[in-house]
Formats: sequence, structure tokens, C-alpha cells
Amino acid sequence: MSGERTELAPRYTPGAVEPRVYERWLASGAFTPAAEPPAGADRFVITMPPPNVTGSLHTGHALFVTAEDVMIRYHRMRGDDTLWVPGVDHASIAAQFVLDKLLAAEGLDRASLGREAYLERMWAFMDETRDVISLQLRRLGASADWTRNRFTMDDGSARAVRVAFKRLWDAGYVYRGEALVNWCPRCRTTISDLENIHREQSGTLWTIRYHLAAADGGVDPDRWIAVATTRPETLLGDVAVAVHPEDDRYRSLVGEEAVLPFLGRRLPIIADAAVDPAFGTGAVKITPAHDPDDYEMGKRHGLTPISILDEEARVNAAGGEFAGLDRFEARTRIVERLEAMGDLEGAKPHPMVVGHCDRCGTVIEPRLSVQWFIRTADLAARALASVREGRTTIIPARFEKVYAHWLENIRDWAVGRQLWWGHRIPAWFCPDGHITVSDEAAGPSACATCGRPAADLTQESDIFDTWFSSGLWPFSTLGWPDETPDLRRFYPTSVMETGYDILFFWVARMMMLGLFLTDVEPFHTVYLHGLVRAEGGVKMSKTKGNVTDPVELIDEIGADAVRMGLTSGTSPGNDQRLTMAKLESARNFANKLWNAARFVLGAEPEPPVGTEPEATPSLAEAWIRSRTAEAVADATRRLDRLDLGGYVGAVTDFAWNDFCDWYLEMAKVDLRDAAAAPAARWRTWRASVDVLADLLHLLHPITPFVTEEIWGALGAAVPEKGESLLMTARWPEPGPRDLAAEAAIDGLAETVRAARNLRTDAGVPAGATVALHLVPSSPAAADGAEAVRRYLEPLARVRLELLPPGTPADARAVATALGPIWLDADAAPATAPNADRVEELRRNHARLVALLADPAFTGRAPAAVVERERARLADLVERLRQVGVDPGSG
RNA sequence: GGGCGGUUAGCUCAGCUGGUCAGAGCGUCUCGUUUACACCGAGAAGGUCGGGGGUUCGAGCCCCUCACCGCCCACCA
Repeated sequence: MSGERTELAPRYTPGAVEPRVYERWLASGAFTPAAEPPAGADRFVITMPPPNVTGSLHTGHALFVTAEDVMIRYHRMRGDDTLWVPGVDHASIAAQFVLDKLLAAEGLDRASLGREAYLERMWAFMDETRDVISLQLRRLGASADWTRNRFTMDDGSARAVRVAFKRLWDAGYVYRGEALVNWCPRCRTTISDLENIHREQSGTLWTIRYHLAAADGGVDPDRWIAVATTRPETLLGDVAVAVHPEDDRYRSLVGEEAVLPFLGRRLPIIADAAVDPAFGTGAVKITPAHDPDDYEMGKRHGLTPISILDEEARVNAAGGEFAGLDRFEARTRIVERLEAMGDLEGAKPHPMVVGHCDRCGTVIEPRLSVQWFIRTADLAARALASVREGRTTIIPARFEKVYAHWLENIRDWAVGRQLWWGHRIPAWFCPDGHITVSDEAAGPSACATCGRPAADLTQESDIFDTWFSSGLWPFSTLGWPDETPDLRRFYPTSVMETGYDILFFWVARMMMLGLFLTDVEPFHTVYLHGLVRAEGGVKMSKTKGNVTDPVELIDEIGADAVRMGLTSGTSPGNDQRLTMAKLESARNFANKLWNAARFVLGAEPEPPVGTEPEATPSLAEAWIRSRTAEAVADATRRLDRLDLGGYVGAVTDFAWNDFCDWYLEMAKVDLRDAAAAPAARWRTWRASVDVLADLLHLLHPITPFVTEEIWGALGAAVPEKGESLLMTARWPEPGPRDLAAEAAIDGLAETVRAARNLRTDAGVPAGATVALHLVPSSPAAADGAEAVRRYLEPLARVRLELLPPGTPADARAVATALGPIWLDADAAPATAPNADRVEELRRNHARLVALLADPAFTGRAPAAVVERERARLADLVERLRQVGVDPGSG
């Protein structure tokens, strides 16, 4: 038994063990699936949201890492064929935003560098940042397969993007057309509707006079139509004035022309039912190139849009004297000029909703341009059906409605971005106007329509929306489009875990693309965690400066505590405030576990000599084994339901209350019983080791480091317990329950608490041992009391004195499951401390008597419920009788 | 303008298909140098589960309504 012993350090210091433990895990190769799946094993594959390559993880990310790692570790211990592919996302717009700022600090910009040099800089930048996130993930304990580490800009992703786009194109799901899109003048790119953040703002509603054209071809100074607008600068692009067809004020003007100020353009006055006569003046200027409503109306009336802003939202040549001005300068100038001309009829404050760029906050400009679109109607319908028909389940379920609502109202996806960092759209234009889409890395060899050679073709300069490649993640990371062994073995994946904030951005897109390209749902469960908020309840963001680096927290209190602090007491989809107090109590738990293990390891008795017969289990052992069985079943059930908060709560509760507070205290009694046979002491110790081992298994998914470290020491002491890693040990099966033992210890615990209360009430010094009198309420209770005497006496610091059944209870007695108890007279106070307790018994008794007398209850409630209430009443009657109170008839 | 979530002990939050569901941690108060742990142990106080209706034998849990707080979606100039 001697062998090598790994002693646990006297004090728990997480920083000392974590890196070493992670190295052992890595070296074991167990993060990587075996070459062949274990026979008959279930599959469990996590789809993780690849974080943005440019950023480092904040504490919010630590939650997703924890949730996924808990799941994957649990399933690995179950013996499932598990895989977790880690990786990062190239985040084109975010990456360019960051790099542009770096360049600006050097006095450089995108334009002066040019595309090629810019991308070189970007790759160099990537090499610096790419590993930061991997390192953070490792510090958190992520048991991901690093041999499969991926990047959405790697060759595999690039190929998947090309093939995916080609298939969409070939199936008619891609089109190119002119449309009004969301344009960010600062990022100089199109963005999707999702990235266009609407914010309420106070604006101004100006009323402007447009004079009517005079019969002689000039401008009529006395006749005008007043239009209301919040954007006077766009008048430069006006092509009409619209009124409601039923509006009597303007009916006679329809068909006439107004004259555009400054530019003199003739604007037909048209009638359209979309105009709200009650708003403003009831007359609207129509600017199809700069307003979505106007664009639609322009199409209805055959009006040609006029764009008046360039890509940086400065007035272009079409703006006449205002050309070159920024849109907001132009607004000011135009208002001033109109006022001077006497054509500004009014201006009043007007609350309005304005779209802003999600990335940089700039006001979004609707811009008319030719774009690549993915037709979403069919794709969305399939994605919707998958969830409706239960092939994919979203947790929590309420997000299924959110998901459905979005997909039901989805618009076509403008996938092109006028950026450089990203996957270039694999489409080539031929001088004759034909488009060739190719999935070859080298591009097409010739125009697919007319056969002109590749040399004559030019590739589209736009790149894809980042989410296009992210949307392929579950299968592009497994080798798709090739039918690789990985794809066959690990696809579709099991659980897709992410925050609810990217339900539309990512989850919905993965569903749409996955179903189209692979004909199957990319995952059967979507688990959405809530957001982690800072202490004050505010959202964490870099600009607010309240982002905490998880690595700093880990250095301070350990990765296990960070993981536990982030998951305990949480429920999916609900935000949480992460407080230092919560993290500290998680750290305290790790410390507690550490010390409990130190105790168990240090309590090893002399082994018995071989001739001694094996001892029978003590009551304490029978009880803790039964409790362990329940804990195993409970933890397993909760993990299977992805109830992570419940799992953490249940397993820590078991560890702290059942194992540490009660079992170890009882085990001490058995271990230190000098009168007991060595075999009995040995058996008790072995039971402690067994239960500790089971407990470590249960805790491992949430606190992998501390449990692995303890496991190592346990294995050194008891080789058959842990020769290898806990990480790959088998998840325990629940053993049989022993309800008799549980009832016995429940009775013991109640009696100990009651005795402790009596001591406190009586002011007995903590160290003193006093006599405790008990009148067993039955012969069985007498036996029960004898059975727990060995534990009761030291735990309550009393000498138990059993009195003959029927002995009248003392006036200060308290009722327990075993019978009335009271302290020795000289230790007890003169008053009757149990008056309140008796009163409570009486109240409950009265309530139950009334309830059971009600035929409505006994008649309609299920028999089991009525039975339970009857039993409870009987217990109350017994306890009242114990303390000398006659319950009477009620 | 739609939709969703929250409102449970001083604080932060759990509460599964209505029947020990009135809970946990932290905080507070009182004890405690028992050889695992003061990052601890023992004990205690503290809530008519936002307000008001309703369904039911029985409701934090279901229905209606109101009030705040927050979020998501939404092209009205």
C-alpha cells in the first residue's frame, strides 16, 4: 500500500495546479476523439460560436465556454463519442474596424495601402491575435479538440464558402439586383438589417414650400405646396411630390408640377394611398434613392431615382451648389437658404427612429446600389418547419416564438460587403455582362455563358457578410463539402450553445444554410444562455470599460470558481449579474472540497490483518451510499435536461451538506472508535474514499481542475480508484437507495438539531457535554435511538439517557421523530423554551384537521395527496402527545 | 406600433408537468481555538412569492387586468 503518495497541499491554491492539470489532459490526447468511435457509443457534438478573432474573451464568453465544457465533459465521462471543435471567426467588419484604427494611429488608411497591402497587414495582425483566444479557452479548462482548431478564413472554410455559394446560385437562390440597402458611410459598406440598430432620437420636422410651376414655364411666386420632412438635404434627390388621392386640399393639384428649390427640377404631383393625410402637411417629397418608402412609391409611379450622396455620404455632383458637403452640413445649409428665401414655413421638434451602424454607430444611409442577395423565403420556411416540427429544439422554449417571428418576416439577405477582409464572392463578370459563379479556388476557366477565356473575366470585388461563413460552421469544420469520415461521424451535431443575442445572426442562418446544403438540421438542440452583466446590471462592453478579463479572475480565484460562479443559480436565456461575492462563494466551495479530501486521505487507518472477516456497513455508510445514489441520479437527470444551474446546485448541495456536514462528521466517529474492529474502521475509510470518488465524478464537469487534482492524490493512495484521469473516468451509475437508513439518519439529524437548539436556549456552554433524556415513542424508536446513539452523542455533545416508554415527558420537552427529548434539569432553564414550538404544532394540527374534514378536499384531491396529509396529521398528533398536549378533537 | 422577459427574504437569484415550493448563496445577529477546512462550524432572525380580480378541493406556478423595470422586433415622411 505504500507506493508513491501525492499529498494534497495543506492550502488550496488554484493557480498552482491548473496549468499542470491542463497539460496532463492535453498530453492524454483525450480531447481528441479516438480513431474509431467506441462500440455502441452515443454521439455528442458541440457547436460552439467561434469568437471574433480580434477580440479577447470577456467574462460573458467564459459562460459559453463553461456551459459547453460541462456538457462535453459529462458526455465524455458517459463514454459518448464526443467532439468539440474550437475556433475563431474572422469577423470582417469588426476586424477592419480595429485594424483601421491601428492604421490611423500610424497615419495610414485603407485607401493609401490598397487592397493587397491592407490584407497583408491584416494577416500579420491575425497572427498576433489568433492565439489569444485559444489561450484563454485553455485557462478556462475548455476540453476542446485543439487538433481540429479552425478559423473561418482557413482553406477549409474558404472552400466551403465557394461551394455553398455555387450551390445556392445553381439552385436559383442567388440574385444580383439594384436595391436600397443599409449603407454605413464610415465603414463604407452595406450592412444587413440586423446590423442596422434603430435608436430613438429627437429630430426636427421641417415644412418647406415647393412653388408650383407657372403656366409660362416659370415659377409661380404665389402658389406652392408645402411638404414636411425630417431630412431637408435629400430634397436634392426629389423626383416628385405625393399626396393622398382622397385629400381634398390637394386633389386639384395632382397632375401639376412643383419646382424643386435650388435645382429647378420639375416634380410631378402624384397621388398615392401610402401618404398619410394626417401627417405633417399631407404632402410628401419623394426621394426614391434615399428612403425606402419613397423607393417603393417611385417604383409604383415609374420615377427614376436620383442618388445625391457618395459613399461617404457627401453630396455628389447631382447636388449642384451643395456638392461636396457632408449630408449634415448640407442639411444645415439648405435649411438656412430656404429660410432666407422665405420658403421655410416651419420647424418643430420631432421624435424619430434612426438607424445606426451596429459597429461604429454612424447614422445609416439608405443607398441605392447593385447587390448580391440570397432569396430567403424557401430557406426560411424549412428552418421554421424544423423547429415547429420538433427536429430542432430551442432551450428555453420561449425563443422558438422569437425565432419563428423573425423567419416569418425575413427579407432577402444582402450578403455582399464592400470590404476587403473576408471571403471574396466567387463570381466573375465577363465584358458581355455574363456572370460566372465558380467553386474552384482558381476561379472559372472561361465564361460559363459565352466561353470567353478567364483572362477576360474580372472577379467581383465584394466579399461575403461574415455570417455567411459562420453559417456553415457546423459542417465546414468537419470537412464539408467532402464526405469526410469526420462529417459522417460527427454531423449533424448535438447541441448548439450560444447567447440569445445571436439567435438571428447565427442560429437562424446556420439552420437555413445547413438544411439547404446538407439536407438535415445541423443540431438537434439549441441551448441559449443569458447575458452576463456587470455588477450594476449594465451590459458589459469595451466602450463602457466594464469588461473583465476572465484570466484575471482565474488568477485571483481559480478557473473552477469562475466556472461555478457563472453557472450556479442561473437558468437558460436569463441574464445574470455576476458579483464578486458569488465568485468567492464558488471559490470557497473548491476550498471546502479540497479540505474534505485532505481529511479523507489523511484518515487512512491501519489495514486489517487478512484473517479478519469483512465488516458490515455502518449506518452512516448505508446512509451516504443511498444519498450518493440519489445525487448521481439527480445530477444525471439535470445534465440530460441541460439544466446546468440545477446540476451545479444539486451537486454542490450534496457535497457540502450531505457529504461534508453530516457524513464526514459521522465517519469521524466510526474512524476514531478505538473499540471497533480494525476491519470496521477500514471499511469506513474505504466507504469514504468510494463516496469521495463518486462525488469527484459528479463535480468534474463543473470544477474540473480541483477534482482532477484531488483524484490524482486519491489514485496515489488507492491505486484502483484513479490510475488514469478523472476526465476520462466513467460517470457513476446510481446505486440502490436504502430508505430505512435515510429515515434513520433523518431522525438523527432532526434530533441533533433539536438538541442543539435546546442547548442554545438553555445557554449550555458549547464545549460542555450534558445529559439528554429521550422517551422513545415506540419500541422501534427505542431501537432507532440506540442505533444512532454513537453519532448523536458526539454530534450533539450529549449523553443520551433513554427513559422507559410511557415516562411522562418533562414540561420543557421537545417532540422529535424518536420521541420527546429534554436536557438534564440542572442544564435546562427554568422557563419552558418550547412554548413556541408547541404553538406551531398546534396551528398545523388545526389546519390539517380542518383540511381533512372538508369533503371537497377528501373527495376531489388525489388519494395519494389525501393519504400524505393524513400521515402528516398522525405525526403531529403523536408529537403533541409526546409533549403532553392533548390534541383533542380539533 | 407589435412581441417577450422580469417583479420571490436586506442583496443576487433558483423554483420541473398547479398538492412539504416558501428555497439557496451572500449579508445580518448569537455562539464556537472539537487535530479537513475561519475561503470554517453550530444556531437564529427575515418573505401575505409587484397590486387587484378569477379558475380550482388546492396557485409564485393557470387565466384576466393594472403598475413599474428591461429586452427584442418594426421603412411612416
